[in-house]
Amino acid sequence: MTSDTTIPSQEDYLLDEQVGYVLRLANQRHTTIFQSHDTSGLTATQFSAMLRLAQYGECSQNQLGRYSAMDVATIKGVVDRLRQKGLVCTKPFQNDKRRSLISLTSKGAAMIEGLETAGRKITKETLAPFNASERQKFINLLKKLT
Amino acid sequence: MTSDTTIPSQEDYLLDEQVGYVLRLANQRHTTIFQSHDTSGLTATQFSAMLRLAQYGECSQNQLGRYSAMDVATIKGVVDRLRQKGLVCTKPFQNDKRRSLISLTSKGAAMIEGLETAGRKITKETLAPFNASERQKFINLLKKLT
DNA sequence: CCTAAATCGTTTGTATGCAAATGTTAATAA
DNA sequence: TTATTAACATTTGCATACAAACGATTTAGG
Repeated sequence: MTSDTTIPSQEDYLLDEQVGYVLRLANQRHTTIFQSHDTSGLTATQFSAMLRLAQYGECSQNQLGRYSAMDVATIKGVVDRLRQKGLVCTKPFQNDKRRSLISLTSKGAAMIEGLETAGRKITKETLAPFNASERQKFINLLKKLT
Repeated sequence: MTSDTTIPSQEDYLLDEQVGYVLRLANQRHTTIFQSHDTSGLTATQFSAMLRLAQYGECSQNQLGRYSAMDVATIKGVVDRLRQKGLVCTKPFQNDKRRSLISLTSKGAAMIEGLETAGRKITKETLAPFNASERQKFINLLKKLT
């Protein structure tokens, strides 16, 4: 015989080498770092929605979800909680009875600059294991994956 | 005066450049790919727990959580659902009344090889935007981040 | 004009994910 | 040996995250 009856797999399957698993770990680490900074009581998801509102201005709820990469059900919960905190408000849209326009309140708008400052620190701390070259390489690869 | 009164930030803060945001997007993409493959009705989280059980053999619930990088509350839910599916079982641990031992059922054990095959495809498809060199570089950077 | 398709917001159901608190049991230190 | 500490499993509460279905409204095609 020229070969064994049991053919071994080309390589062991190691969970720790799988991109999905390691992505999950990286996310966990980032979440921990995020929560250790002062982001005015916002979660990372709420943070994203706030910054998108600041970036794009008032828009519909579903549009904000698309800007922020959130499902319609997810963005609804996020907007509800931001409204409870008094950071965003909603007004009906004249030309379309289906939708309403969401925008930052003055309280929410006043918060943006501080959020950006915190965000810079969070990104910096998250990428701390890298040197400058690795940092840029990593972000570029990550964006290529999206 | 040698400088303006308003000092512009060194750089704009762009959400799309922040590691946390892009990590979230990468995770979303991986989840979508995962769910498009046949993993016998398992979620990615359940998949991880199953493979860890196969790798380490029977262990306590909290230990399995540590192996799989899951909180005690999270691993409880995962184990509960795997038990409902008949893929794992629990037996009391003689020497310690606090813990019970979790192990794969024969049905669960029979599933492992297929899960690994699916897992290989999922990782390959997730990393498809990369060439071979980028692939390895990315995984290494990602692991360095953890 | 009118029907079919698309969009908007909402709701329900399932599954993470983590903080915090609880009760039980085991190990350790005084 | 007793008191403290630690580990285990469970539970509650909150916040994503997404699929699927729903009614209302708008748009587009015939």
